[in-house]
Amino acid sequence: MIETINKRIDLFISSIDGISKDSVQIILNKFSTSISEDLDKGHLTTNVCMIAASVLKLNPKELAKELKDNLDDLDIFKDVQIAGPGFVNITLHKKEFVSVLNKIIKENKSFGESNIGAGRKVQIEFVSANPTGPLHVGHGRGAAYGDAIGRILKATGSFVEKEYYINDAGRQIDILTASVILRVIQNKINNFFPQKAYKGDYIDSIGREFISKNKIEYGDIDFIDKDLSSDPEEEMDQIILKLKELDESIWSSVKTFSLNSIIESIKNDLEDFNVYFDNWFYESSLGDLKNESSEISKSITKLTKEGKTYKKDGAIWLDTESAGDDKHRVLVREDGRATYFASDVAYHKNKIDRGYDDLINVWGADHHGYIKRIEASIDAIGSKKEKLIVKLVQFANLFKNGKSVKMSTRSGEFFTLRELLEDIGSDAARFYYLSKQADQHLDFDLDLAKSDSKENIFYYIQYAHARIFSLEQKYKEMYPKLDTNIEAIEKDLYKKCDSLIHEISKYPHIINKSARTLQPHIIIFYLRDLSQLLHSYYNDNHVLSESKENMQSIILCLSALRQVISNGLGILGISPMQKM
RNA sequence: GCGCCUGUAGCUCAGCUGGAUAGAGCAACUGCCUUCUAAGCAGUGGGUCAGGAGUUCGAAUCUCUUCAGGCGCGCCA
Repeated sequence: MIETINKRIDLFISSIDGISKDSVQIILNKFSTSISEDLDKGHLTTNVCMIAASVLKLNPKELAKELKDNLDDLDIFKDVQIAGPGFVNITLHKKEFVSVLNKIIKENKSFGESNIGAGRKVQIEFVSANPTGPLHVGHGRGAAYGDAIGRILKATGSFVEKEYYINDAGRQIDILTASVILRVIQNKINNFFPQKAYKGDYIDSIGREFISKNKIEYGDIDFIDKDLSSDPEEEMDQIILKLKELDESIWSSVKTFSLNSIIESIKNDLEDFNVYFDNWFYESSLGDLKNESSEISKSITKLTKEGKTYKKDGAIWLDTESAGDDKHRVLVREDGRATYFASDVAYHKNKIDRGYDDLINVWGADHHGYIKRIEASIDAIGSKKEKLIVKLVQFANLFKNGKSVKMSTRSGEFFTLRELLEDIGSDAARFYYLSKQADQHLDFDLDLAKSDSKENIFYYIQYAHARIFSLEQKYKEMYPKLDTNIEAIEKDLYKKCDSLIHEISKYPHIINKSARTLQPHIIIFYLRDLSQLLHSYYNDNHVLSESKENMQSIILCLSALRQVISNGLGILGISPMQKM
């Protein structure tokens, strides 16, 4: 219907006396015809006259009058009104207005899906937490967000691949390995344990699990805690070196075991959080510089051949400043080892070679300073930095019993995602993570998420769904044949559902907007408004004592509403409740 | 110092490609359970949209600036 109107508006604008082609284009690009906020503004509304007026320096109300006359001729609308500064509000014939209900019955679970992203191949990389410990509640937000936009983009026609990048190649994996070994042999070296080693309980469990199947037996190990630097970071590096030299094979089997164990537990946590990845990309698969045919070597060679790199102070640099970074960045260190940045350049080259149209990276907000250099590297390898869309996710502040829960990975005291899931469940957790724009600070109140009050929007929406579900069951008992039909509403005999139908009809637009802006939270706010209307309706109208004809229409309408809530929650990875 | 994010009702937040009286929940105060789930509904009060300037017919929304808060600025990962 909106398209019909827009075609008409298109003709109308083009036919304005003396209008230039450019002006027509500007106006047509800027105006919008949408479903009205409320029914007192008609079913549909367009701002085209105000847009046109500002471009053409005309009076918006005069223009609106002309458009109204023009649309009145059509006779496909019940009413056309001019309102406010120049809005044109359109009221549809009842049959047209109500047709969305039939559409929902027909499309069911897929109502709200579209093809606005058709033909686009999108990759979303998210979570990508270092495999050195369990996921904590900070990672949870990125997980919920990345997964939700994946579902939303898929529902709007894009081809989506979700990927987790595993940093399994850096120093932190050495620290992890050393930490596990030291825990096991701690009692033989005077209970020595370095300050910079990982201290969480999971280190002990990995160690115990390892020695239950393998052995860690060394010869003389007295020297391990001797002659160490007083600098904690240097001390850690010295210990890593000693352990590696002591027994290469123990080192590498503990390393593999620890890594696998942690990755496995991360996968489990994510699955229980209803987050699934299509690919798990290992940083180590990019190879290293010693191997000339590794991806990391090839990407640096390519940049060098094309004159994008230069040597200075013994290191190889990339000019990232020209792309807006505040300084140049090192790819290969003085000692010949690649930097983390070099891996990332190779990784992004790999992604681009895989042929995606859009690369969405979901990063913690603390990485924002990293965006420019990655963009610069994408340009440097001959692609376009516009392909990269970085979505920053701000920290979530967790509150329990009114107090902020502090997190610190090093000390091993942090609120894990696992604990959160056990506390409030996956659905409520996802819901609250997604309830605010990702790039803004989130105060996550655990007590609220479990509370029974209206303040708990999660239950408020679920309650609306459950109420309708229960009504449907009762209606089935009364009329086992379940003959719903739309007649009473179509014939305008029962008007009380109109505001519900109007709100329901906005759903597909909400999904599209959410996909365009990559903002899942607008779905949540929409569902809250929709639930509010339902609760209000429910209180004012006793459905099951209506006439049969009305009841048939009402149940049809409420079922449609329930379907929309179900679809809306579903697209966020949340299951609707049938009972509460 | 530079960069990014934020500042809207007492609290937690929507609204931001400029548009119709600035919204919601909580908290405060009033009402509504012999009827389909009261985890609900209806109502009242509460705002210099951080301050200032500018652009515009029109600014919470765009620009500049000041103030306040958060985060980031390694040949770490």
